[in-house]
Amino acid sequence: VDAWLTDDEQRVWRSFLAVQVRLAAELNRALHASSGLSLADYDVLVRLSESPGCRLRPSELGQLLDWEQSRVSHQVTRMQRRGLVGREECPEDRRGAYVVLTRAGRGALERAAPDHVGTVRRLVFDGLTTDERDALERFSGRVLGRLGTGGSDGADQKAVPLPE
Amino acid sequence: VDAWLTDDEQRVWRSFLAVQVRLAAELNRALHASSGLSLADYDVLVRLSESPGCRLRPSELGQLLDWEQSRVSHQVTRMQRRGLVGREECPEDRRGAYVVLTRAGRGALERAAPDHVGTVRRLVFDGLTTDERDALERFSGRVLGRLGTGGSDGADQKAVPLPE
DNA sequence: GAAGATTGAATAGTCAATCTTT
DNA sequence: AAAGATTGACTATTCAATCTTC
Repeated sequence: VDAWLTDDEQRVWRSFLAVQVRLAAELNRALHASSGLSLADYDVLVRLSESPGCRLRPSELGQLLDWEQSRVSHQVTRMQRRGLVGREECPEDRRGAYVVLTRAGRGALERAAPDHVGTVRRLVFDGLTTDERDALERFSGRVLGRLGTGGSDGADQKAVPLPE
Repeated sequence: VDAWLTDDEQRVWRSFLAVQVRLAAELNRALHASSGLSLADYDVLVRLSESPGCRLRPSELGQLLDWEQSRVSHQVTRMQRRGLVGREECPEDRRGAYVVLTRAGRGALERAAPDHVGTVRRLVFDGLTTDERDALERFSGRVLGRLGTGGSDGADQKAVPLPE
């Protein structure tokens, strides 16, 4: 078997890796500078804001974000300390809990979102043709398909009524 | 201004984010299971193995991997403890240092590489048409271009003479 | 005993000093 | 004082228990 990637494949693979690393770093940097939120904070707030009653079970949150349970739990604890989310008991299943978006959390999201979306636009979508966008979606779909189970759900964006 | 992404853009963006998260998780999981190396370990070993004399200054390594200096330093310390790399003094510039690949480090890389490359093939390149591959490269190039400075260099793969 | 969730210890990564040489 | 590098403290993430309810 050929153990290596072809030169073409390798070139593509390395640029893809570079995009991941740098884009994530820049999005994080920009978001944190303008709002004090990390990308992880932002994603949690978005998911909560999209959910009925602005509340989710930790396990649901974990599935949506592709995070382990303990990561969710630690993250929620830290955000709770800052007043961005709260915990409530679950009436039906007394093992369970709810993570709920607080007023402050919603406020933080609403303040952070426009800038963050702007950054994504500027770095990714502006100057991307429709074809290129479609190609990217096809690529993502293919790889996700091969990654087994889950819904093709991701994490980010369009959360909340919002300014304008 | 429109603060939000269009529905199309949002769909694409979320799949792209999902791919990043899941692909990285799966590559890490598979690599670690088969070799005991993390993706970070692997990338460092690859870069060293590609360098003349199998040695790099920490700052060069940082540039190649898009890592901060302190991250490089901590990572090297941990890998040094495991015998995968060593440190040497730099004759020219006595502020500086070299990180060098050890025999054990090369061995670990050679053992890890075939499986890892196989995973990348299986998850990403198999079943990707040439057009799709080109599209991915164009996309990466565009975004990297907008991310400012650096060479379009990434991180990974094809390191070392290797088995076969 | 399995599911939902949390906790604590260990590993990784970031940020702000620090130290040495230039 | 700036460049190369390291260190220590702090934050984030993972991994292996643990605890409660089903």
